[in-house]
Amino acid sequence: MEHGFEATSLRLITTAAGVNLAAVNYHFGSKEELFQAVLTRRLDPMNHDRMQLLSAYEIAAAGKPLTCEKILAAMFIPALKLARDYEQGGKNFLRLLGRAYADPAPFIREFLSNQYREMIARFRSAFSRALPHIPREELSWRLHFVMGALSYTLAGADMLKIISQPHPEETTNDELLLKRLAPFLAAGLRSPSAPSSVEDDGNHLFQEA
Amino acid sequence: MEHGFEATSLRLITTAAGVNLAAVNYHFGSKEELFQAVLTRRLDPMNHDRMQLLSAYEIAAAGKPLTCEKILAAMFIPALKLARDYEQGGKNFLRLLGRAYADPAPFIREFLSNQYREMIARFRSAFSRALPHIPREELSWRLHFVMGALSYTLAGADMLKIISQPHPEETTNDELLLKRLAPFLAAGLRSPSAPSSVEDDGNHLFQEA
DNA sequence: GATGAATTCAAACGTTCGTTTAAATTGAGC
DNA sequence: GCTCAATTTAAACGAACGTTTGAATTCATC
Repeated sequence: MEHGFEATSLRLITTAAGVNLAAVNYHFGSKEELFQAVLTRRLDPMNHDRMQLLSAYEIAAAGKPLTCEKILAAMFIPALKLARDYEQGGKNFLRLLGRAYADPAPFIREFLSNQYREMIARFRSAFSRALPHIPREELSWRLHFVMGALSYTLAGADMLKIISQPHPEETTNDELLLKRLAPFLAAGLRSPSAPSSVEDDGNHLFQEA
Repeated sequence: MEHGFEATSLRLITTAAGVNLAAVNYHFGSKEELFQAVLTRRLDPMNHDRMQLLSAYEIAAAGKPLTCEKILAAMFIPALKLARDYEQGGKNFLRLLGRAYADPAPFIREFLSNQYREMIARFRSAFSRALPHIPREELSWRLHFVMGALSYTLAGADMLKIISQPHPEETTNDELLLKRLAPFLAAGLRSPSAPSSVEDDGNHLFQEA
């Protein structure tokens, strides 16, 4: 999380863990495989929880489409649960994950793509039922924005130092953070999908550029 | 952009540039100072353009508060202009910038914080006038979300491969991307700020967790 | 064309990297 | 308690890193 994958040495890791340097290659094979194991251990259960929670909501809704807030809750709650798991450094893991999202190393991207494929498909169809008037393609974009905002927000608590005047005590309160993010995203998801329609106050975005 | 700051070697850079390895230390002093120079060269003019465009909009509005879309346009258009500047690898720069946002290296964070401070302050007050009913603190969060979504979106074109079924030709069309992002964010910015009020359909976010 | 500063260059500096090797140690099954 | 596989260990491997050095080269100025 602090240095990124390529700049984090196995010697740093193994001495911090109190084990021998060669243990990594013996047990995991290589640095890359160790990294994948680190991600899988927490990401796999989290995404599993997300899908399970979404299914529970859908069953409780008895066929009616879920609200965007409910679907977002199914995404956020397992992430929050993980962030609260202090015994296993949960918040640090989410930051690590956020950095991995931005890492263009092919083995990382392919790994994440495989890890997320099933979950994304489930949530896409849930949003599709919740927002039947939004075209498929537009919805893909908005799902992209949601995932980006979520991972960015969870990953970059330090970003607040750039954006904001100081918020003394709140910085580490992830629950409050997500309580503010979810309505923000829900409003964006529900916004009318009409890039071609008439304007109301004369601002064609980007048309003067 | 491909490997991150720490994992990109000066030998890679200097051979690609066709110059001697020692040129970096001679002209820039160190690898860190070279990186800051790379960012400053484009980030400084871009943020200057943003503030200038915002001022132009405010003057044209003759005292009336701007719409969120207009303010977002002042943020996005200079970024788009840079992305279109192919002669200087504009889109690659935005991705590099997006990665820098997620990099926790202190010298990078401090540098970005200084580079953005003035611009963020200007846009915060513009949004504050556009959304007088949103509390200051809530607005800080939403501004954080906006910056995160923007940098994430501009940085992570590859992320689409994770989120979406393939979008054959559209992936590189940044203008279309921002045309979809701006309404999404504007809707989120305008959404009512009432985490304490009564609910309409029974979903208290996160309350069952 | 000589002079002196600015720049470029090849080479080497010491350090750290991921991985491998082979010996030492551990631990379960007979 | 011996055996043999599993694991741990210290040491070394070759390669790559950012930086420094001092000589070669370039370039403007006289």
